[in-house]
Amino acid sequence: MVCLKSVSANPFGVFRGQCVTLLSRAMQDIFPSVVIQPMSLAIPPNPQFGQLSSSVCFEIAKKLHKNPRDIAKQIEKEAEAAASSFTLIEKVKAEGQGYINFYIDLARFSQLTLESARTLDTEYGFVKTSKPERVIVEHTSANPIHPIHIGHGRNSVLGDALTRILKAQGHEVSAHYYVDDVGRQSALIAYGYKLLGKPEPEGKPDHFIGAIYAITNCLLEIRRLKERLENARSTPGAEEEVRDLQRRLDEWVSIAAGLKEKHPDLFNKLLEEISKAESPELEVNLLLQRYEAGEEETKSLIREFSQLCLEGFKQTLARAGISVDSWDWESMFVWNGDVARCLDELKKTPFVFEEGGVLEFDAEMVAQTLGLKEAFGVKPDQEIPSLTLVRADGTTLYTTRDISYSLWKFKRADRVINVIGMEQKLAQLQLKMALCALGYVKEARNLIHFSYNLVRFPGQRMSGRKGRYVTFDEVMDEAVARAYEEVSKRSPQLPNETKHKISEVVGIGAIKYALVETDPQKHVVFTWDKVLNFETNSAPYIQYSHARACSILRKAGKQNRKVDAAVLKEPLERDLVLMISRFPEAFIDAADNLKPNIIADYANALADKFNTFYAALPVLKADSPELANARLMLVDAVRITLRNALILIGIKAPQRM
RNA sequence: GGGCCCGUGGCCUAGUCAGGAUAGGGCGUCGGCCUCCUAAGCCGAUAGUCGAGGGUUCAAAUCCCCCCGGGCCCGCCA
Repeated sequence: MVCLKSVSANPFGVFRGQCVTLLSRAMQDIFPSVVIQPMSLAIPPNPQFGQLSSSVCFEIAKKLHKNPRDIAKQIEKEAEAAASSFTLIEKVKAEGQGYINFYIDLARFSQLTLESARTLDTEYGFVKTSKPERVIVEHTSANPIHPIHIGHGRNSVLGDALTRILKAQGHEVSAHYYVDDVGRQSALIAYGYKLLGKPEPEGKPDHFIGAIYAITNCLLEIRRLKERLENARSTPGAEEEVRDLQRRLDEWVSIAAGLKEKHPDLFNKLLEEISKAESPELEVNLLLQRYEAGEEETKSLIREFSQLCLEGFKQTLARAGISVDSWDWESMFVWNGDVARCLDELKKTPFVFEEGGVLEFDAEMVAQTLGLKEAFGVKPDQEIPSLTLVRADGTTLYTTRDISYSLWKFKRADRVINVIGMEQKLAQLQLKMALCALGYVKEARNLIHFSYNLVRFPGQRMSGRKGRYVTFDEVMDEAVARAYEEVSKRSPQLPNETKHKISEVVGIGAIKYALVETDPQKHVVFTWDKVLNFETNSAPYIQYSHARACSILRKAGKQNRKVDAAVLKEPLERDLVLMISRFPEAFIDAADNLKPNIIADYANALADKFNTFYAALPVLKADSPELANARLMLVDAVRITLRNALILIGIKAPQRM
């Protein structure tokens, strides 16, 4: 007799376990010679087929050359006799073409599920791992050169959800932001910032820095294109090139017009200064070299505006409810010698060579020599391009510095998850090969590139360089404003301060949900419609369901602790109980496979079931006090589960809306 | 040219890794439901050759092959 505990971290898992045990025993008794692994059970398409089912008979039938229905019947007979010793199994049936269907003992199961949710409360669903690890999730890491746009937002939201989910699973997780201050882009903005005489920011600092960046970049781009165009024009037979350059120049000129209109003062000042400049490109390169070399004046220059920009980011992220535990400056790894040491180590390997004054890393050779291709998902005959480690002028490249950074992260973590766009897939692979070359094969295998697709506008991609993006800030402003309208319309009686609080939670929830609900591998086309969705399949819908549950509970007052869940017999109640009971399995799936969208999906499905229940069955005015009590406990379990699911994807659950 | 990702009703999307019963949702459109716990809701209707073709299998949206369409990467950018 399996003992019936009153609380389980994973109620549906208990039922599943009982079914697996029962089925395995039955099979062993009847077909001791047949070995079938693994014994997986599926949720049938319709509750009329029970709550779990096995298609194992089809496999046995094949091996024994028998009819699957006959085998199912045999197993049914054997299992039916043993079922009574499993507390949560009501009956076992052979059905269809040869399925074994398991029917749950709803009365006991409801009791177990609702009791578990109520008792575990804020921990319900968060099934702990047996192997806690130290995990670093690197996310956002937007360059401190322009505001965080909605494309980065997807990164932040996914990274934050992963952080929350893995923490809930019992890992020691830390969210890291890699501040890329060493690249050419930072040098570029340093150039513009200096020309302007290090101005005090007007407005939000990251927006201000972003304007300087966009204008400087644009003006230099135009200047460069004009020079090339002149060259091409004087070259015979380059008509094609001339046309291409002219087209690109036209595009940048129109971008310039837009920037001039938006930031006339900054634009004109920069235009004036850059027109006077002898060789801006050279100056930018010089700034980059000086910064890498740790030259004091350049250091303070770049750190100054980077810091300003980060202040803006911190405001944005704080408003979005996304936290960062560590801000890791890329320059630190250059200045403290880590990058140089790392390069020295790499040079000692046979995988580094010099070509035309630059240092190259032969990732292909590493993969071949150490036999790594299969383990890292590379086809045997696919050649991995080599990676440039050091420029001719002695400065390093992004991926080079990332090698040092990765080693630094692995001193602090067992597993590192990099939330980085999928366009960097090759660079991440080269990085892993470099780690392997240095002897860190285990680390390379524990380095996970959590890739995601871009957020794009209909027809075009966002571009920081061209200043073509919608900022995370403006999306939040818009969503919150929209939410405020809704709240005012629906709950005019609430105090204004409360309305604002609710709008903030709802508007920002809507955005985060829209970014987390889609499979990361698919691109998201940004439309206000999608982000401002307040109907079914949105955060507001789930939040609303939660608020409705809270409302019932509030009106009910103090709950009775002694509840008999056996009185919940309606199909809608059964569906709800089952849905609640499956939250822990959904959680495990999401955590083990790093799929936050499973949680979003789950929450929406539970809200759906709850709203159906809400419309169909009265709680406070149920037919009997016993039934009312049981339904209240059910509603409470819904509330707990919805709230916990939302927390995992970083969305707050308001009690009123 | 090579590699990776995506392709599911008019639009968006789950399911694909671990193949199973009638492919779930949402938006839209059309029609209903507030003297009753919040109508950001509920109920019903509408709409699908799961990109195409082949193969494996008792069984394919799911696995294999080939092709088509879209995106990304193959930089002394990040």
